[in-house]
Amino acid sequence: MPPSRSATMADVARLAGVSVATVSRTLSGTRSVDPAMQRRVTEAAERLGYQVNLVGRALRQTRTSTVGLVVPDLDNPYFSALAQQLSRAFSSDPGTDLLVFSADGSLETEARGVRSFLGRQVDALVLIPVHEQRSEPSVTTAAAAVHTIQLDRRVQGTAASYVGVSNRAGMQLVHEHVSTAVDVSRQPVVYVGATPDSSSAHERLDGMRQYFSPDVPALLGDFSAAWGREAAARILADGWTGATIVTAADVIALGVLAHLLHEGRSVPDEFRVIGFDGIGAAALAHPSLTTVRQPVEEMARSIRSLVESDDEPSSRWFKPDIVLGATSPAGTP
Amino acid sequence: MPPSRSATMADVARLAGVSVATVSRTLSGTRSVDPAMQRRVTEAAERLGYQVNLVGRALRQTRTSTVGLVVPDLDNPYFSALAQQLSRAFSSDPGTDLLVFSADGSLETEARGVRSFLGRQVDALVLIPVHEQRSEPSVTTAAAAVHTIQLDRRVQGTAASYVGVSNRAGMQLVHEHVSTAVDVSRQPVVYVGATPDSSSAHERLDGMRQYFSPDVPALLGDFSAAWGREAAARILADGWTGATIVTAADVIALGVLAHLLHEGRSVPDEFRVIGFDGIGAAALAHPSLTTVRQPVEEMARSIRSLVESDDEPSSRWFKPDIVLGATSPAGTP
DNA sequence: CTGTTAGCGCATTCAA
DNA sequence: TTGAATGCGCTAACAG
Repeated sequence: MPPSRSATMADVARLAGVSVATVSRTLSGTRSVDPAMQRRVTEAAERLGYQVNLVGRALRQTRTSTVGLVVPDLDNPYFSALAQQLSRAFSSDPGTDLLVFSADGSLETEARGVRSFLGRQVDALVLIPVHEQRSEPSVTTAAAAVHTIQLDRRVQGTAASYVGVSNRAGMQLVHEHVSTAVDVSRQPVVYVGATPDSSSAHERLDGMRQYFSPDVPALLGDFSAAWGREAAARILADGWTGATIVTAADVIALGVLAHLLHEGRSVPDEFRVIGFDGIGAAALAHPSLTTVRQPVEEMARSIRSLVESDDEPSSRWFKPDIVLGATSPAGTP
Repeated sequence: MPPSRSATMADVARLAGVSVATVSRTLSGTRSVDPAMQRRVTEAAERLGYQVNLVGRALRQTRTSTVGLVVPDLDNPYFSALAQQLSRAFSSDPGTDLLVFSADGSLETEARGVRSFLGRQVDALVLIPVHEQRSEPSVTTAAAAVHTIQLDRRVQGTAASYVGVSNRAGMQLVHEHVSTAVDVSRQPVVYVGATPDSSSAHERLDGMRQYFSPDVPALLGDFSAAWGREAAARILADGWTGATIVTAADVIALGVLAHLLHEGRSVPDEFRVIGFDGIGAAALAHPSLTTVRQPVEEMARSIRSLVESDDEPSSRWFKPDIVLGATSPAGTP
């Protein structure tokens, strides 16, 4: 069980027979200290099992060497991949910790996460907003207090930076691929997307309409495998016997694929399926999933550099690439 | 850009014409305050956009209303599922935030995460230890300072609580299933596991040996789909034409399955595949994966109740159940 | 019910 | 180089 009270600098100072200032200077290495005293301090700290109290430090300084990340949820493998890459990008710098908070799909919880991180004096906040409009208060609050970077999704017109992929460019890649590899008379294009209440859902839908057709058949739901299954069921119920199903996310695509195969439809002979994001599970599917891959690692590094340089808020769009899988093989139209 | 300095209680008190104590009492609702003053304070706080500084509060109080979670990584969907469920379990209590830190598979990073959370004065720490022995210092340090709960994996002989599933019971379920549903002469059992350097890997291997045979063929790697693929490749290279492949985790099983199907082998006719954990992706595979499901939601709730009651450290093992999928249909031996 | 004050643990002035 | 003293923002004692 926890001891009644853990050692403080004053305890270390007393044991070492020096002042707290010397302890502070020794342990944080901010100023040169006499080697002999240094040793005494280090030993005393060791003996007492002293651990810096970051709360005290944070209150005194302005910086906390902490960056907060608020994600909509951690079930979506794309978000957890972003969280993991971001953790990695920051862990190479021994000075900055990345802390993750899940909004659990709720605007209230998201707001709470933002307040929580702001209250903890994070040096910067990375946010994947839940909603394109309704997350605005959270983003604005955050941006007013600390360097804030929106990731993957964004609320427009805020003083926050943005890092993400060009969703339209992604859909353009899909269009090029489909044009050259699919016989769209036998396998017409259907879009299984997400309701445009996040910028990514919005932009991907817009991209579909721009590059394919303004009235491309579209079923809209959420970013989940369950929705993918349901959408596939509807497509079959409508009597389709062949189609090129372009989706807004790999999780949706995997749901679509699972249902089609479960119903005994063949992919890619009857139906073709195309994902978006490039999560690891896309390559594990059988047939493996054709998808638009986001450069997650580069995006994470970009965020780190944004956090470190405190320039004006800025936006950066990365170019995705397409990964051809077996759900839509190339060169067969 | 962030304002030079954000509003403090003193600012609110000045604007409202009251003392800081009244502001504190009003905003934290700890004591009754005259409604009129209450209004003035609330208004002033509103106008200044005041946000509590949790660092100041944490320094003054002993509690922070924060629980830290250190996971080995967030790429493994089982860990991100635990993180998500735990977030959800705590978010229903408006008073406690769950913060997640990824150790990125490294003992050093894990230690840093623990130090970081301890330094931030978390009320409790939940830890999925990276290594069965080598994480001992981190667990011990944590347990000495704060209520610590090991989750899913554990280091033995520490003063920390533990919440997890009975891995042996899981393997017993697998054994029962295989006994009744598989013709093991045509499809002998092979285990594709993980090197026993985490308690879960260890216990699952022991379970296999106990319920199947002490010398069951076993290939050991890590908890990844890449390892599953490699193991499957080795099994085929060894000339196996049929087997019941029991794995230590769904991610491994998905890798195995992907490779087998890629090589044109049929599942479940030639090979059967069984996972462990019960992650969502298991149901999305085609054929769907038979797996041992952990009651993740209950485990998360159990942790929350452990955190809230500060009893002695205790351990709780949950019973898993088996989910029959199409990679090993029931009733066909 | 309200105000004044002390002090949580630390880094950083200012003197010596 | 070292020590003493100050204050970061907040809440809890204590007086009024």
